[in-house]
Amino acid sequence: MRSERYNARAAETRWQNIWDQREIFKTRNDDPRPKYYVLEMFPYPSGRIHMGHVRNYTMGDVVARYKRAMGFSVLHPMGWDAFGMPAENAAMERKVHPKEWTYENINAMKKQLQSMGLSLDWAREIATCDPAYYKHQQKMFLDFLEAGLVERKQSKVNWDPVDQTVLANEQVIDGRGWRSGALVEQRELTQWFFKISDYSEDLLNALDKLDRWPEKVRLMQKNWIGRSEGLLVRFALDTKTSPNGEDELEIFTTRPDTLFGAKFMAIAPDHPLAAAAAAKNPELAEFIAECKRMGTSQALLETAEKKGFDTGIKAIHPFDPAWKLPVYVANFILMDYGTGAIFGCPAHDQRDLDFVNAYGLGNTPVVCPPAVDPKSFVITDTAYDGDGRMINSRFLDGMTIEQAKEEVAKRLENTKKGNRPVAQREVNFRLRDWGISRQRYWGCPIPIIHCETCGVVPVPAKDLPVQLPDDVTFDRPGNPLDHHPTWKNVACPKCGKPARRETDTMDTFVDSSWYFARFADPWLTTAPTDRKVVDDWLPVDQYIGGIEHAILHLLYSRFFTRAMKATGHAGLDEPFGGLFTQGMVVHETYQKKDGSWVTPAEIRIEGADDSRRATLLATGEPIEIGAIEKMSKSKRNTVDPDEIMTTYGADVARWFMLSDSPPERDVEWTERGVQGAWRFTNRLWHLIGEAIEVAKSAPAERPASFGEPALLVRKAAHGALAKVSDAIEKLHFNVCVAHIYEFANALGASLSDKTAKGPDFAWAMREAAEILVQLFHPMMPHLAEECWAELSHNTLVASQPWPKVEPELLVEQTITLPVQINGKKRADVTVARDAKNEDIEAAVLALDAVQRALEGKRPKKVIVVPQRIVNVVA
RNA sequence: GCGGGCGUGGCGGAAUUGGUAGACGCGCGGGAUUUAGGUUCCCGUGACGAAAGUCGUGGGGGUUCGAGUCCCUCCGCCCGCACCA
Repeated sequence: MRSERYNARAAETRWQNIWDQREIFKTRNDDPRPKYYVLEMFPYPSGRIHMGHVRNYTMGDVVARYKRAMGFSVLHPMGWDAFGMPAENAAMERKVHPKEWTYENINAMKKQLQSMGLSLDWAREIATCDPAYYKHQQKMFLDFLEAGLVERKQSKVNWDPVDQTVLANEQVIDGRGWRSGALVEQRELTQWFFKISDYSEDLLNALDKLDRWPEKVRLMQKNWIGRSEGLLVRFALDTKTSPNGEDELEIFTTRPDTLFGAKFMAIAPDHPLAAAAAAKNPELAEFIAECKRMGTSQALLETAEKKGFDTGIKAIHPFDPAWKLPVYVANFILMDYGTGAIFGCPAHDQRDLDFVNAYGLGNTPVVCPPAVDPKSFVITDTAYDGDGRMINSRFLDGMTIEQAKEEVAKRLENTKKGNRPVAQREVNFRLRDWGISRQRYWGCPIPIIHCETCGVVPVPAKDLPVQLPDDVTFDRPGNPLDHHPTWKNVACPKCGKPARRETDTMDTFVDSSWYFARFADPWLTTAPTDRKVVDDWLPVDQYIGGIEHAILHLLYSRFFTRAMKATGHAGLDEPFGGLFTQGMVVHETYQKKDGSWVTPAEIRIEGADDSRRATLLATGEPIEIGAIEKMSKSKRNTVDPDEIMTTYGADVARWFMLSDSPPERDVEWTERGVQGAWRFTNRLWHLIGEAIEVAKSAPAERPASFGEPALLVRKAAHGALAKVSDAIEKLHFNVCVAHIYEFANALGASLSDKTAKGPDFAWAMREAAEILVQLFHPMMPHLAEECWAELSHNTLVASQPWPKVEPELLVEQTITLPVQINGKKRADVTVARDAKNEDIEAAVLALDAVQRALEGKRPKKVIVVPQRIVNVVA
């Protein structure tokens, strides 16, 4: 038995170097074995990895190492989502060039990832800020443009007047820019859009086929795409009342059945009819201006009252020429959904009800709930949106909602105005086109040239990449590309006259929408992808990352893959076959009396449970132990992966990240938990050492038969093998860890049992030790190599095939069945595995406990579930 | 408001999908080794009870020989979306 401790630090770098030298994680595109593509969401190079990365990449690595052992050709690459704002912020704050800052961060983080011992094919590393990458992105942009999947149009954006840039909705906080704090304005800008809405229906329908995605993510996407079926209805306008003699107003409704409950019409403040009316009415113009000022902040939107302004225009009810409805401009109508206009039926829509209650327009219920008397059915503050029968609706009375919808649609479709029907069926989606223009430097340039004569001209493919200039300054707000003295000046590719480059760059979500495809052949210089290679590797079999990307990144990638298919860059629709969303790493928070936060490293904790007390190491002052929250810089409750790996080793960090909590849930990082993991690595180290001592006397040949102690060891080993394999397949890493503990405990018990054992036991012990090492290898690869070498193998455990279960070892010859009396367990009975039910029943009835319970009476019933349980009903 | 998820010992969590509830880890208690231990090893640890036993998976009800698991209902947490007509 060895007395020394396992020296993780030395061993880990040693094995990492060996893996590296022997290139065992290099993946070949001509490998004939079945493929498996496992991918973790690539990191933004912020400077240092955090515990969330450790968790994410450990899970991916377990899958990669396991699948490799299972005989798959595994693609497990890593790259950098390297464009984005933080690099520009660093440039402004610290006068360092975004490129330099980014590449320094990449180098630092790469070192950290390498010290984790991840089985990555680093030869395929890509960075999205590399012209060798974004060149192809520009090519695809042009191909999409040609295929009609890109569009340039005006759109409302959040504009920060101080930073002079467009902000994403997420970057607007309480109506102010998140950096500048300036009041954000709504501006109309001409921007580039990817026409993701062309795929709304398909993106929605295909969700059903993604059966290896979490239900939650599919639902989130479904809601985001937001399909609704309804009717487009053209209301005639009383031309005497409309500003320029406009004679119709088109609205979208999903409730045509409630048409007879209509009380008003409402249009969006930026509806053309509103603009026309405002031109003749200054008060209305002022109201519209007020609405637009409100438009930016989420918080304001939530609390905003329903406000409207009567334009004086009258609309005519489609079923009654004498019925006139007032047309309001209302602040709650969105221009970019439906037609930007509605008819309001207050009795059955809460918003409309709030509106009429504010403006005294009244309401008429037209759907009566079941078992309610229509005469006494009154709506006051709460709209009724449930089921029922039509009332107060002339020819619809008595119909169900569905029948009424159908009847209204049919009648209006048959009524022509001009040569078009008054109404037509329409499907609407919430999903908007994806605006990708960003007024920023550190992104992929949009390969377009603006020429006064020729208009918008694509950059010819031979001129790609349009490369970012290095000599830029960040000393004034706005886009450095705009300020650059020469970069944007270029000759028009068509007419040769002086023209101007597009200075907007692409949203960084574009970069991450196809990187998984580029990993298939990152060396290709002539095209984004090689069709054969990319179609061989895709889809990603197992994608792993945070739930925060449930919508944007994952939806954009699904769109992009379809667009790549449409332009011949790939041959499939769905990029990710299996998706797993892992939980966060959380940690206790610590706070001084003055409310300031302190880091876990700055304090000392004593006591247990309720009596735990924390004090500041530096001063001894008491520290309040606060809530367990997501690790964040602001709460200072982070733990540095480097420190953990230096103190305990990467294997310990990896093991702890997988233990305890199910991977989809949050895991709490605790010092005690890490120490538990660390203890276990040492226990394994000593356990394998002892097993090797015993195994020394093992015969070379497999013994013909095994005695009881040897058989027990073999059953434990093969049982663990079956359970651990199953748990990895299901990504239940915490269960997997538990089974390995259990197996190790069993081996330990068997080794400390000092009764005399023969060579068959030594042989079984060698087998068990090997299986144990292989089982924990995906989680703790360095320790596994160390132990594998000690088992006097000259091979690497990382290259070993997964051990095979001997199924007969899992089948017991005699089994112990629990015996229940009236559903409560009262005894056990041991019978032969293939015992007949009558024999089992007889054996059970003979048991003392059963006899006692029956008190001499005969049982009402005896239920024997073979291999499972026996229940006696007394 | 709409949609979804969850509720099991002191804590994180297992439970072959209706069949021995509490695997495994942490913590705690006891013992051994140790000059010493925030070391290592062994034993114990759902509650009540001296024991036999009784109770026990958020509360209540139901289906079943049998329910953590299925159904109804109530309560409590968490997450996502939110003026989408």
